Amino acid sequence: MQLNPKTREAYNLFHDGILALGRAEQQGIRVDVEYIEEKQAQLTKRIDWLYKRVEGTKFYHHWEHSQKGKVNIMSDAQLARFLYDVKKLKPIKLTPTKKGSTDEESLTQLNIPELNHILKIRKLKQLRDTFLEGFRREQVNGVMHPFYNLNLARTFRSSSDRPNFQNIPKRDHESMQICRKALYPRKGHQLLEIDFSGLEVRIAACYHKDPTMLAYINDPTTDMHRDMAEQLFKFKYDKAREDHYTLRQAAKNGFVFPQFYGDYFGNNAVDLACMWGGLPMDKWKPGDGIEFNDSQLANHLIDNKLSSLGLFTKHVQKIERDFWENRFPDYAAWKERWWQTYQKNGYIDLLTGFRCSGVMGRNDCINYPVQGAAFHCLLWCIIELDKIARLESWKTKLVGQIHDSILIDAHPEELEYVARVVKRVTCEDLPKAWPWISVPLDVDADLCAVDASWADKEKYEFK
DNA sequence: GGAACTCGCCAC
DNA sequence: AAACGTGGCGAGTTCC
Repeated sequence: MQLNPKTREAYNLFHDGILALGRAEQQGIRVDVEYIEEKQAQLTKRIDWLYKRVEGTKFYHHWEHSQKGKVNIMSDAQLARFLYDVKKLKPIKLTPTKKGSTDEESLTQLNIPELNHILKIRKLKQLRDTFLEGFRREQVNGVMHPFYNLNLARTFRSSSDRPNFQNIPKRDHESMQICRKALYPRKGHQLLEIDFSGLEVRIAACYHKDPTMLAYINDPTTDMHRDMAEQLFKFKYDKAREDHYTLRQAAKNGFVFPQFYGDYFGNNAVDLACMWGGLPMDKWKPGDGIEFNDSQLANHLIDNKLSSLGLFTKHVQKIERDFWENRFPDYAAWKERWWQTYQKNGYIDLLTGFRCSGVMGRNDCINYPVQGAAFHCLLWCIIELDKIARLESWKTKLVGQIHDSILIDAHPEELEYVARVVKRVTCEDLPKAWPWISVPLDVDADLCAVDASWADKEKYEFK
């Protein structure tokens, strides 16, 4: 992949950035090898048990017969052949190469107990063999040193490998606990994680300057995701209700973000209904779906004339139109303009002085400049913090980075001071250094107790 | 026995 | 008109 910063500033950012990241790599993250080996053994037992439960079934014997004995329960190719050719089941979706898919959604929809066991085995194997084993393999004397690359991502973001520090489970609580319990600060230190709130949305706003979006960003009492949840699911948001918050998350991750990335209502409707609403693919019956308003989501939607995925899809289509035509028309116009500009010039310039060129699609032209520039905000802060930390001989060290967040191995006595400096650098110094940042920036922080693992973190309030 | 490919899944 | 962006990685498979 090309490395093509257009300006001197862009070059310097990466030059200084890779040195700061190199120091974080050198510092590394403590790994509890004993815990990992114990947990891996535990996972192996659970995997074996689930495997045995599948092995004894008619389903398995049928599969074995069709394979002439050689079954590999982890082979998607075998599974697809068995389900869709031998058993003649209808695939709910196809892979990019037009074969029946065996991903989580497809297998869940088929509603066969053995497939649920296979899904669970897949999950546990990934925890054992990708995450825990990755940490174990890469650690040296109980410390692993994930690498950060600035020369791979076509967006001018970073990537990470050996092991990848940027995809450790977080959303699924069980997976998060299993993986992050392996990771520790230095003895007597504590982990402090700081992330920019809504960074990509705010950086996008610096490009398109859509007034409605700017109003959302500038007035913290408003909430774009809440408004979209109300529109998508037809209800009045009550912030005291946990089920309402669930639908807000659904709107955010199943509609708003995918729309920004260039997705469309067809996928959104399926995701919102199946993944986030727990509803079946066809017609909905009372009692279907997640709990909502002391009943079920299906009951609520049926009352609102949305009684099937088909009707819901038409509803989401209307909301998509409204989203771009009425709510964020300036954002929509910017997207179109940006695409036209690329087609005319053959490149896209970022606000941070980088230039993306080569063959790009419509969505690429919108996504690259936002993702890149957002990450550059973080990188600028990392460089600045690294400079200050060395100048002032901090015992506290920067040890990791995940696109819009940093992981700090903090000395307890320096903690409050460090947190103040981080807040100043991110929210004050950065916007001063880069005047194109025309929106306020904000950070959230999480803190772990002294000597506690990364799994046990709590919200940290800045003093 | 390795390269290249597909598929699935984790993060942002 | 078209239809989810960026990565890394493991496992299986096929080809050389």
